Amino acid sequence: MEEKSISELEHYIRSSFGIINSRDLQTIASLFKISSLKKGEYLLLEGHRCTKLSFVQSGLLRMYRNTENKEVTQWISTKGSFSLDLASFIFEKPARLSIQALVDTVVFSISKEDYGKLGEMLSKWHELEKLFLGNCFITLEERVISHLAMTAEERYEHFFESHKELFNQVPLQYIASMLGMTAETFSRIRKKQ
Amino acid sequence: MEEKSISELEHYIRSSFGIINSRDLQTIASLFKISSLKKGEYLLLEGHRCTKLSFVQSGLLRMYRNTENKEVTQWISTKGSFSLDLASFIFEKPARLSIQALVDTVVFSISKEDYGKLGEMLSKWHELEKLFLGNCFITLEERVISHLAMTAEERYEHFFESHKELFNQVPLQYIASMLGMTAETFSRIRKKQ
DNA sequence: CTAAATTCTTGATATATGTCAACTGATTAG
DNA sequence: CTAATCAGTTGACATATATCAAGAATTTAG
Repeated sequence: MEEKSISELEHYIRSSFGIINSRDLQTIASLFKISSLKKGEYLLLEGHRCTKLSFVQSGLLRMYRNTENKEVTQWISTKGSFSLDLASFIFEKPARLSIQALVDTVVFSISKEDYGKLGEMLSKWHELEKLFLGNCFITLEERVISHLAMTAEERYEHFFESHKELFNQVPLQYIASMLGMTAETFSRIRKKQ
Repeated sequence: MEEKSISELEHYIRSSFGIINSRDLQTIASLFKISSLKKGEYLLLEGHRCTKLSFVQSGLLRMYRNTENKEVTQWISTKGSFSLDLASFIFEKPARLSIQALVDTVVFSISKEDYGKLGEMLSKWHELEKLFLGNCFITLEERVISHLAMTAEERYEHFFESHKELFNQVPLQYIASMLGMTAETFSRIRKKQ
């Protein structure tokens, strides 16, 4: 059943946190604020606290880490998906992720403070939050398995099936990094397909 | 401040869920039941529902998955740590993990049903549960990064530093699989160190 | 529109890791 | 205790993937 009155943001919230009634959804959505980032600007910088959870309304965000040897792209958030350093957000530690706009990007963000109020405002909130965290966990679990059980080529195919749209939107070197291979290997696999 | 009266199980619960006052800790601990597994027996079989969360009191549990090509060991739970298929437990879907005792093992388990009651019994429970899930998430996030940024040898060293005790307790082939390399590669790296 | 910067591709080559097979040592079952 | 399984090691070799360097293609800035 489509509800015409539901805003885009409310759809995003639903798809990450699960089904919520319209009234609660509006309550949650009202705590978000819209803001924009120019290409290259940072939503979050490594070392700072991640104090908000954001949904991408338009544009692209790249989440990456600087390790000893190299920079690794951990994930790319697209329209409708959320972006934050979850560890930093929950535990209030310095972020290890940087989050940078790959193109001009608009986000809806909720501050940690407002986020914290939701537990008191909505009786079902804790359950929703648990499911949200559970889904984050499962996504990562699948990624770990993909590295234990699959070759670079299989990871490519698997990712391509589920994220075709990304391949003509973002520099491929970042996807290569996310999948744990070099840009050259990525390019060669790509030619084969 | 040591509390002599705290049971082993209560310590385990604390180290996974965080600081809890003694009374609440006792409440939680009272919902766990002890049981034992002979070497080779299963705590959980792939395809079944994971209906309990268990702490290892003694022994070793291997969590593994059967993928298309091969069996991969996802984790090994040792004394004091918990074991379950979190995705199956939370979402009540068929488990993709099997959990098998590597040696005779004793576990404390709480049923999903009793676990669900904790939210009503303890006001702080939701917060504790969130931190628990958050920690699970971080552990996996680190593992993903280790595959994006490290070589097999670096993963070996890194894991060895933090889990020395495992190396003389479990068949090394399982650790090799957990780290995403073959038993032969593991053996060669080991000789070098 | 042009120059500069960035991204992607390609080839040659190096290296890490996997595969297979044989062997040794350790553990287990009867 | 002994045979049988299982775990670990080692060597020879195959393969996947990385590295380096050059060039082509694309995007960006002025």
